[in-house]
Amino acid sequence: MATEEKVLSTPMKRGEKSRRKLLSAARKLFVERGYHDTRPQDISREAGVGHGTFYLHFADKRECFVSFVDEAQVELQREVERYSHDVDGFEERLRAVFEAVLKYAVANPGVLTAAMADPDLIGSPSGKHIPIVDRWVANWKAFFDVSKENGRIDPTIDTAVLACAIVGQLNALCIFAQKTGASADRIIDTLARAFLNGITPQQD
Amino acid sequence: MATEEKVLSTPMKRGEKSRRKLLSAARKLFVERGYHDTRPQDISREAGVGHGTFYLHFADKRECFVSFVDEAQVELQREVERYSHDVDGFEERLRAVFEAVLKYAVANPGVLTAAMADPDLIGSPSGKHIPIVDRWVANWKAFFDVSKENGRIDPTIDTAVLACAIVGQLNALCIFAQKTGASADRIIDTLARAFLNGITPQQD
Amino acid sequence: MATEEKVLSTPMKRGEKSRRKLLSAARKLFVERGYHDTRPQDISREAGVGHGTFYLHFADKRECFVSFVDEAQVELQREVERYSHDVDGFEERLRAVFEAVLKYAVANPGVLTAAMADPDLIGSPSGKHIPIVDRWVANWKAFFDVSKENGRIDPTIDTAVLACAIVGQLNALCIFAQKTGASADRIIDTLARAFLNGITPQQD
Amino acid sequence: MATEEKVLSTPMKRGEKSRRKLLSAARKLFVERGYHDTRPQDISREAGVGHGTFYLHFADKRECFVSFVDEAQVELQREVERYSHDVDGFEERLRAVFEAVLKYAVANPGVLTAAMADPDLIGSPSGKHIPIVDRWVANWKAFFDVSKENGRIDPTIDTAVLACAIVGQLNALCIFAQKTGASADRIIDTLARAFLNGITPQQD
DNA sequence: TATGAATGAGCATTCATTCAT
DNA sequence: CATGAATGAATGCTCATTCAT
Repeated sequence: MATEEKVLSTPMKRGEKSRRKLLSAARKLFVERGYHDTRPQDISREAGVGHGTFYLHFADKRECFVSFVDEAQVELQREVERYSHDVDGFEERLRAVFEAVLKYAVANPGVLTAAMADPDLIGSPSGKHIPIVDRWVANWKAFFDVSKENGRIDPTIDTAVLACAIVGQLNALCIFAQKTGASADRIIDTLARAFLNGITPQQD
Repeated sequence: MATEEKVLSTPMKRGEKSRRKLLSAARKLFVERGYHDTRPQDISREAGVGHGTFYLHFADKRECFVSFVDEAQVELQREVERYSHDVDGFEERLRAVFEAVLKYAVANPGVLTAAMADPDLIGSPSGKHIPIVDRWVANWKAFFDVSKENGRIDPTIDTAVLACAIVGQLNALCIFAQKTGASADRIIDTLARAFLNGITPQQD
Repeated sequence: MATEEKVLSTPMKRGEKSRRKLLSAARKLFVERGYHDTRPQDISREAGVGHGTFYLHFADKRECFVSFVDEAQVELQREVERYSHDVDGFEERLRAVFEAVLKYAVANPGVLTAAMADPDLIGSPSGKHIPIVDRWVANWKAFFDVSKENGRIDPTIDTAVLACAIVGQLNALCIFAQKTGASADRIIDTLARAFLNGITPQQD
Repeated sequence: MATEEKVLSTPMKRGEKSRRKLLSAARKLFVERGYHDTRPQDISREAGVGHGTFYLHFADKRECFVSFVDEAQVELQREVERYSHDVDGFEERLRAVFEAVLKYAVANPGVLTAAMADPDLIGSPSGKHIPIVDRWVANWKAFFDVSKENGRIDPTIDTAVLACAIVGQLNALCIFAQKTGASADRIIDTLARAFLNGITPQQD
């Protein structure tokens, strides 16, 4: 029977396939041309569906962008968990997260940058921005707070500042990695050392 | 006497005054609403001049934005020089620059953020972006290279990565400072310590 | 029945109807007000479609004008062929073409004139002009060349000059016919006689 | 005395010089770029005067164009009179006028064409057009009427049609001469023969 | 008389969104 | 669910004309 067969071969609702194609096309175009130079029509054409179909799956262009961001967010989170899964120790975990983020950035060029670029007003006080950055900052802060309690972090350090700084760093370095083609490992080395021990020469 | 005063204080060409008003209005609106939500007409109205006057001074909207960025760039540079003018020593200079940037960011909320947000495509590989970020990264790298030669920086550190990271940090922290209202001094303390000595507890 | 009739008489794609309405409106307005005094918006309104629909069918205003010219060209060509279809003899053919052109001009007042008026630069050396005139001149020249070989035209006559002159004449007379309301037949009489035998009195 | 000196050296009002420069610039630009692509500002710049000066001499852009047309008209008239001054006989006079017009057209490329191209609506029934064409047609008609009375023209010929046709021919041939670089003499030969004797072979 | 900065209505064109099919 | 023609408010920009200097 047709329905059953469909369910067996592709266990997704009829429309789900269009949605996937649209999201995939959206990711490609948002990354390549940016939010403002990408029209819903472009996305639909790239996805190979009719223009009207776009609005069957997204209330508007912005919601499509948010979906793209969410997808990237989930993917990155998965990577972070994969890299830091069975890693113990503060420094090792830190390094593992750096690795997850940078390798994801290299493997998905432009995605993180595009996802963090608010289409309307980046980092503006208007509060309209997509809270992906805030979420990440919050995650880092929580991690640092725990580490601070465990004595792994200098108690005079302000963890909120630290969390914010590290997100800024990673964001900048993702662009850097992609632009210069520098190996993720090399970046991670410098970043981890500087972050953990500072940039002044080590005297031991 | 009015005429005399005018001549003495601002011997300004007729058109220069409009340009100032336009740039000032542009700064206000680009910061408040972002590039894409600011129409040349809005800028003109805010400046109190006719719509056509805008195009007497800027070839197009983008050139106006670039002028705004240049202005901010010059102002910030001036602050950095003022703060680090007669400061000796690596750590002191570093701290002075942090101070200059963060205090400028607090005094001019949103300006640096808006100036670094490329209207068309942020950090994209398309190369269309306004190179303010690249310039800053280059400046920092030069500074770190010298410091490295002088033995003030761990020789295994990659200065390009470092320069990029610090710009990312400062950018993020400017937003943070403005959003949370955290005192610049508090941020600088954490930032400088982390940067110089790392975030791990100091054992002396 | 309406549906059936539609299918039978005009099995027209959805968009084709708009295009027809737009072209028809464009013809009316280009003729009445000229290219420069006709806005795409006027054409859309006259056609009873939205402003944006115009750009669904024409890349820009100029392409719309070119389409209008092409349409007129095709119509006129059809008339010329109809009139000269089963006409033999040089003089008879010439007269038939005169008749076709002038009657078309009278039946479609202003169309030929508007179509020959290049919107950007009439007859200029810049080469931007719409080559309808060139095409007509070329057609006439070919006709005269054949007639010359057949001994129907004075061999000392330069057919290129002749072709150009006749197009100029016809163009001017189309305007004349329309403006003065002179009967096409009367014009054709004088024109044919002058062209064939010259304007000097016939002595036989 | 200053005034007297001025009068002696340049017997023209102060402003007359600007006017000349403007008209000369206008002619150049109207011919090169056409009416609609020539801004008053372009004319002023080309003339080397301030933009405001334009409106000191012309009420508006259109009046400037009309002045340009008038100037060309006067020049051409002078040429026609020069060529046909002491010429007797109908055919000789006709030929002389052809010569005057075509040689003027070759010597002043584009001027006649630009002058006859009504900026607003060429040959339209709206009546807005500059009446240079009408004037010429009227002149020709008067000439033909006299010639007809003198028995130099076939009495069955409609002189109004003839006058219109000849203006159309000349206009087209001016463009032709300029575009193909054909010698004026060659054109005149064909034109005069066709006009006087018709294009059919002469049997004598 | 001369200037050129200023004006703002007007233009061609775009694009997020809707809706009849 | 899917389509793509249709929409019209909105945009960036131009340009004939004015007017304070």
